[in-house]
Amino acid sequence: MRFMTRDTDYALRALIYMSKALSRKDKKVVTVEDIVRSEKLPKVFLRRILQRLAERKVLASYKGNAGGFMFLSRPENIRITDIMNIFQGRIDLTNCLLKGKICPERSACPLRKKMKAVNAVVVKELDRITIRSLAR
Amino acid sequence: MRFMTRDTDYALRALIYMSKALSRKDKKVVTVEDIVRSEKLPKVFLRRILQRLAERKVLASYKGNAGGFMFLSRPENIRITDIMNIFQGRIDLTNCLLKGKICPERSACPLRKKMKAVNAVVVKELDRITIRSLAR
DNA sequence: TGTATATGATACTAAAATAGTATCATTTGA
DNA sequence: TCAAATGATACTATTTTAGTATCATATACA
Repeated sequence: MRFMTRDTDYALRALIYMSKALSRKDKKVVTVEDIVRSEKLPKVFLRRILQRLAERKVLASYKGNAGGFMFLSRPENIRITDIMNIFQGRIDLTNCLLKGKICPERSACPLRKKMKAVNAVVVKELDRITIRSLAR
Repeated sequence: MRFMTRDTDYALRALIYMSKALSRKDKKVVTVEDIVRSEKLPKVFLRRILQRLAERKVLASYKGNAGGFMFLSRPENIRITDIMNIFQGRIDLTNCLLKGKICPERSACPLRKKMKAVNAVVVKELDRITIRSLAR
């Protein structure tokens, strides 16, 4: 079972890179090329990932010469759940559990109830992990 | 993200069916055909799943006429983690998290450390859910 | 104002994981 | 003996994930 997809993984790496660059006061605006050079990720794929982060207002993007991407939120305010939500949808350990016939009464299903509790713990823990905390 | 694969799902359904049949003192030995009729699962696929459960000593199997499958462990002693382990490997939310370059020092990685704690909670909770508890 | 250098958008292909089928071999009770 | 069951294994299909190709658009700056 793959808890994080590669989208999420690459997004985190890119954001961590950007966070470090920001701390060093190196640069605020970073290009896909910068990240690819440092992190050795597939360029076009990563580009789409950053575009998506821009759509979702995690990053701002600037086109044209001297363009690139910049944080819109501060790294300490970006949680890994935010990133997982963007690329994998909401974290839901209860889906696919005996869905359909066996569990016709979803709200009454004891497995579902237990899994919801587990899910809440997972989300709560993950919410405490920010890009900033990963970047140092 | 799919927390349980269909293997696991079908295995649980089959075991729940068997547990109910056992409670009713209906029958101890159940055929794949019995389960398929009741649960509407794909027969050959399910058969392989039950074979696997037999390999792993969750079930006993009997060939030939009047053959079928029977619990080896009692339903109250079969946890859903046992089933997930068989079909999906060990539950490990920490895998695929920034593996490789960014996390060269696995043991020092703060994300990994946190995820291990989360993982432990998940496993602990899931361990409390047995086939028996799902069958009633 | 032309052009190199960025991202935006979208369609496509490749690879891997998951789901499922087909089929023949073996065992066994009646 | 034979019908009814599992054992074993090879194959196919589907879905998800990963990644490429390509053209459009914007912009700094020589």
